[in-house]
Amino acid sequence: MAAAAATKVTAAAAASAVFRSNKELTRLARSGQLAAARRLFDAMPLRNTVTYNAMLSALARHGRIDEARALFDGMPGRNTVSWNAMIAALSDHGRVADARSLFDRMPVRDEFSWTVMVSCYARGGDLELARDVLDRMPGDKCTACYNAMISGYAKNGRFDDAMKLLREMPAPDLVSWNSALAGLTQSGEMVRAVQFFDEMVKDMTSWNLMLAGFVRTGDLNAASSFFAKIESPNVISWVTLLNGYCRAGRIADARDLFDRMPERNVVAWNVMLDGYVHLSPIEEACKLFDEMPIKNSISWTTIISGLARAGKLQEAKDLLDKMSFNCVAAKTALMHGYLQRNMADDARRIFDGMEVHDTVCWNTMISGYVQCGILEEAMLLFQRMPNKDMVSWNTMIAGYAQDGQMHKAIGIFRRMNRRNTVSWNSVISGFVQNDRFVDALHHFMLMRRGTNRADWSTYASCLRACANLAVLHVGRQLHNLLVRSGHINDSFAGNALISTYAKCGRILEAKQIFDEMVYKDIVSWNALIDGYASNGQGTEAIAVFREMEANGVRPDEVTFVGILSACSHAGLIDEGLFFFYSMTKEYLLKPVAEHYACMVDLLGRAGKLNEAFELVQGMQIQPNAGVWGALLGACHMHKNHELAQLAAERLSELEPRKASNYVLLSNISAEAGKWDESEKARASIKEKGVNKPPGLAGST
DNA sequence: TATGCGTAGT
Repeated sequence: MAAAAATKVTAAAAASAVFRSNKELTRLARSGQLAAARRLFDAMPLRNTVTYNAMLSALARHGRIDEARALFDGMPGRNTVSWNAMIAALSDHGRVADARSLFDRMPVRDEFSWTVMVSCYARGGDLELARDVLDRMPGDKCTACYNAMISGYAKNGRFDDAMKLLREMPAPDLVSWNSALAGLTQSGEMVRAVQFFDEMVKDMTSWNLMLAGFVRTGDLNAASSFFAKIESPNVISWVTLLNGYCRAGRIADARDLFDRMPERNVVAWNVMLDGYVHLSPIEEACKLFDEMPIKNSISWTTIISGLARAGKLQEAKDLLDKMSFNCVAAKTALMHGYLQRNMADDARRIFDGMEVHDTVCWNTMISGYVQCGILEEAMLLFQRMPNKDMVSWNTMIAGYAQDGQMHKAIGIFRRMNRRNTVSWNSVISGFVQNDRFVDALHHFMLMRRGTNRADWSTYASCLRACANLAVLHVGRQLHNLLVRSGHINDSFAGNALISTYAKCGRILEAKQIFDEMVYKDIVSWNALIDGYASNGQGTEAIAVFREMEANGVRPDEVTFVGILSACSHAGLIDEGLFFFYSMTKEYLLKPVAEHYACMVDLLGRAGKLNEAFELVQGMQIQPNAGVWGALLGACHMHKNHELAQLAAERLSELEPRKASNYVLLSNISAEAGKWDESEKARASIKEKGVNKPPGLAGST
């Protein structure tokens, strides 16, 4: 009897111990302390299903999706919550097919399961499949499930479907109304939002959604007058407007609002701090940081990254050393600062000194090595990285592609189990950057056979390939696809289309695209000017330039490259000299090598070789291959062997691996009767293992 | 004590 009672007591004590540990485990997981959660989990002598479920969602929250899956597969007793949590985790990371496979295999489905699956498809943009799941849900469908579907419709721009379902569902709640509203406000559809807001059942979230909508569209006047109408704004309302002022660069208004806030939580302080970091001298931000009564890891990360961006790396490091708790994000911010300034070794010391690294930290170090051109180290880290995400893979692909090592880029791309749009874009733009235009278009074709959808970046790269190949019919097909995919109003895509039509000699169509564009930016104007320039229509290019000025768009360095090359192509020497003068004196732009190359070309074509050479000698920056190339071309044209030889020598110093430079030098020497030097130039092609020009490297 | 649908900050 006594023994049985004792066992009962021990069992009850054990159960309550598990209960307490589970609670602590959940708390740790929710406050982002994954390492501590894992230590507790490992140390627990007894675990129940709740323990496993808590650990599973902790892993999922930190993106450790594969570890979560391993835990799920190995756990002793799975209940419906375990299945739901695992499906939600897969859904959060875009692994729609895996989520569906589990959903189909799970023994018992509750309303959570159906909601997760609807939300999974809806967030991935697959609204028909989401609706199919909702329709197949047996019995009375829960409100959350309807809400997930409404949110999906609304966020994907299908407002009419969202409204229809909202009217049809039996018991809409505040979340239903707000889901529909959120779709409108987050798409910038503020006219419809205002109308809908008038009619709907509202709570504070609805008011805040509207406020955020005005802020997002940049209409700060509407936002502040709307804010004035909120009866008792909560902290979120205040912070939303505060953030709006900061985003609009209105730091004084932001500070004024901040000072009027009845209560300031840590988010409010962080928004204000971030405003100072981006809009004021860093000392202002530091002052506010010292005043902050409450700080969290985001505050520390914000100030440290601000200091790092301002180049105050020592101050950032000192501050980091003062931190009493471990913050991976703050350390990553400092690492990033070092890497931006090519101080890879300092960054690496921080990295090596950290006991835990999250995915962002690994990716920062890897992409930093890539940016510093240290690809071997990037690759070593990539190989050591335990939980590579899409960013890690894509960084390595883009890194090798930019370095001209397309075979390695493609090798990594082929090893990926799953790819996203960025993976394809990295490969396609890599081919374009390496002048392998046919390969770029071929991969676009392969991409279209799969499930990843092309975005503006894909189209921009492919259009550049078309422009370079001057394949007008492919350009037109891409134009059609752009219209059908809804990306046609992206200024990026429009700009690429202008260049493509212009490079294919269809300047009228380029002009038409330009005229139809809803959002013209500086790049659009530059593309059109450049288009006229490359078609030899200098006068038209100048006319566009004047129109641009009249529209209050301030020309930039790229504009002047276009306008100067227009002048040089059209032989407009006086105009070219005038624009070069205007650029430096009126617009106070510093000429870069490309501008000098245009000017050398301009003067050179007109036979003013000495003036061109004087310009080169007077350059504030090192002349690059383009400048010497332009001079060489002009010398060749006007048969100035001496100057040609000088230019060719400089050129071969700058581009020692480009065969055409040696061929030119050899020919020039031969023409001048200097046979020895001609022979020497030819010999160096073999000696230096000179590559074929990249244009010939790809497919034929 | 673990899982789903709507609002603020890196």
